[in-house]
Amino acid sequence: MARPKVPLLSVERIADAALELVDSGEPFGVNALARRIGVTPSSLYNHVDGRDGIIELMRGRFSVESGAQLQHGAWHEVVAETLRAQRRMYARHPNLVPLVVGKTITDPFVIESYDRLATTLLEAGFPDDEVLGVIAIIDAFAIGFGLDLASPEEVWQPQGETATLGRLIAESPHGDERSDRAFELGLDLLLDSLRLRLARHLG
Amino acid sequence: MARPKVPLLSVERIADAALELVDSGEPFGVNALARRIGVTPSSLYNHVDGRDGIIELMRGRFSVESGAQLQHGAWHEVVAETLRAQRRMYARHPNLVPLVVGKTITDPFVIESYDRLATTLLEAGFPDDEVLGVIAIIDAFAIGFGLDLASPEEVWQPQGETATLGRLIAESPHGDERSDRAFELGLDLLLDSLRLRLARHLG
DNA sequence: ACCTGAACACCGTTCAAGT
DNA sequence: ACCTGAACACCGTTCAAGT
Repeated sequence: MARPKVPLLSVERIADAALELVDSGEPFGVNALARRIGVTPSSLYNHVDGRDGIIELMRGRFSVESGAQLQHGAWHEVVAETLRAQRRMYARHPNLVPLVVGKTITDPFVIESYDRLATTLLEAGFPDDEVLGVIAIIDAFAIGFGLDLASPEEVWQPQGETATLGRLIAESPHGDERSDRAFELGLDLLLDSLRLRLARHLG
Repeated sequence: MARPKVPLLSVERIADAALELVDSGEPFGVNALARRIGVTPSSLYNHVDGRDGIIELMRGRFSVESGAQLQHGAWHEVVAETLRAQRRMYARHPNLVPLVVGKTITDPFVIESYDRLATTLLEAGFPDDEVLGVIAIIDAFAIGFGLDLASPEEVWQPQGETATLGRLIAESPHGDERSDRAFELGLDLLLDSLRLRLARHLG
């Protein structure tokens, strides 16, 4: 077949299929992806920078999917909206989370959203040498709760007797509801503490 | 050679070598591990349950390593010490973090430390239906910052122009120092917000 | 420019054969 | 019981060849 008159592949098409594959729960891989599209693995390399490139593509895609983030507004609204947007996309594609953690972020959309966040925090009055730290915290928070979504139903499985944990687990909501509640509580706490810190800086 | 009079391998020996391999920074794998020990990959299967089995082995090993945590003291000291202990073990074996993340925790040592935390928080005055949420937050925090340690030197790599991010990255400390500072800042923020919340509950 | 197919150096796992 | 070596079905990536 060699080169078809109309291309079989595009970055777009590859990203779509990759997300489909990830969401299907099957293990992600270049070969599996090619099989799913109905093409040879090597074909993909005409459009995309290998396995890592495809993962970055998905990261970017699902950032875009997460929708337009708040452009302006009070800093705490921007923080909350950024975190909720990330939360939404992690919830939509939980199996993607383990793939993207711990890889360098190069996707322009993601970079841009962090850039916007940095600018907002600076303008709100956080000192230069603290903004990056705050962003790292926000990132850790988002990733931690993202993995929480990707985790098995029961995160803690006490085998023997426990003083407190077993009872609380039995009494508390499970699965998504547990995770959602913890997220909202965590967001509250984070915003509280940031407000407190800012007040100290400004006062 | 076939069967030697004295066995070349043992679960112990395999676990040690596996951690060595992980800590060396080379990608973890059964074949690489066998090479490092100086044995055939298939030999390992006489002692250990494949790749996943070896990973579980390491998890158990490095939980024990994390050692005794604070048994009593003010609740905020217990929280801080729990987080710092986790931080230490993540710091000691950062490359292990992505391997074990998102798997159900059954290790008795880890369960016990969370149980102690739950009891402490309850006694401090946090309401029943919030303790598990707080623990989930602490967990997300620990995992998020653990992954931060395992991350590549440059987490964000802006390609083009940025309004703020590029400048801040250039000005800020890098690598472990950046990560440590962010962790300590995050810990401050977390404790602040928990104190605030507790005061509201008690007041 | 864009796809195929062969090739390469890897995986993880199984299993018969040897002692 | 415990190790080897061959074998299998996979990886991810490169590259010449074809249109």
